[in-house]
Amino acid sequence: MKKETNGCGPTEFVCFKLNRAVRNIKRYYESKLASHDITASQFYVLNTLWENDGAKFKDLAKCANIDGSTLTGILDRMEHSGLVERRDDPDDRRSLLIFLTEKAKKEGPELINIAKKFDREVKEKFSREDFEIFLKVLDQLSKQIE
Amino acid sequence: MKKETNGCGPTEFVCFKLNRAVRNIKRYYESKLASHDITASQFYVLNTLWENDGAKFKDLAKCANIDGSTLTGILDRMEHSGLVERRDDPDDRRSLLIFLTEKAKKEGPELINIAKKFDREVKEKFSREDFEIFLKVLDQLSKQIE
DNA sequence: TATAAAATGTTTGTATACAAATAATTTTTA
DNA sequence: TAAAAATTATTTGTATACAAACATTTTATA
Repeated sequence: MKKETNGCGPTEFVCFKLNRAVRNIKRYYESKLASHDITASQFYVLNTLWENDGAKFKDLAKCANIDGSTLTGILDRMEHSGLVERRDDPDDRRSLLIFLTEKAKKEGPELINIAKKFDREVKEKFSREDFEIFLKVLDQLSKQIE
Repeated sequence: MKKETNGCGPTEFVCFKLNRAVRNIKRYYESKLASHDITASQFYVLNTLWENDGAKFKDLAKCANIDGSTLTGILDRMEHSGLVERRDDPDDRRSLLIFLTEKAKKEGPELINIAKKFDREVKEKFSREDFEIFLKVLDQLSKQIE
């Protein structure tokens, strides 16, 4: 592990810095979730459904911030591994409702613990003020680009 | 465009926030580079080579923060579109040296302008203090995980 | 120096990302 | 209300990401 982060490379560009950070963190994140055989994206889907089981496909995609065409594949794999179930929406025949399985409901608390523990580890490395500013800028970047 | 960023979803997790921000920015970034038929990753490779033409494959991967097996594919496509060239390393028969083509050298200044212009746009949205803290945290996150 | 170990880049297989095209359905509108 | 437009999820095609296995070559070591 331990990717080098020397001064070389396009470090002056924000997009590069962001990309580098997110990949490092995601890699670590997924190493922790690997024992439960789920990916980070699958965790986001589960997390969204724990808050709102039976959500519409469209809303799930929006909340989990996953493209529709990407979500189709993720749900295929999650359905295959017995975590979720697609059901027809009785109100709209174009729409799908996504439900958690019992297995997914049971695994929830532990998975959330893993994620929260990691978050605490990350936050501990910084002052509360710095980290709050960091999160504020991050949220702005998610909203304000075009 | 304009992905919604509501309060729904796993917004409490740092990894999710980071992932959301980087994908929004990257999407915007690539829309600007699209007219030049290159991707963000390809831009990082070019940028690294503008600083150090003829770099070793291994060093290029490290500086551009791209996995070796991923870089192989990226270089395949860049070689196919006439941007770079692989040459044997005279000092080590396992190693490769990567060179820019004339075309890639010529396009450099304009591509860098596009990226720098976007960076300025992003920075303008924040106070200098906040953005410096943001970048500081980002760098730490790239270094300190594991 | 012969052999084990390490380094280098590629290949393979799986999992996102996302644009564009598509099929089915619903909503608008003329 | 019939035709046009919009919505929903999927499919297709291309481009990362990355772990694991691999072939080749170099370095270390016994």
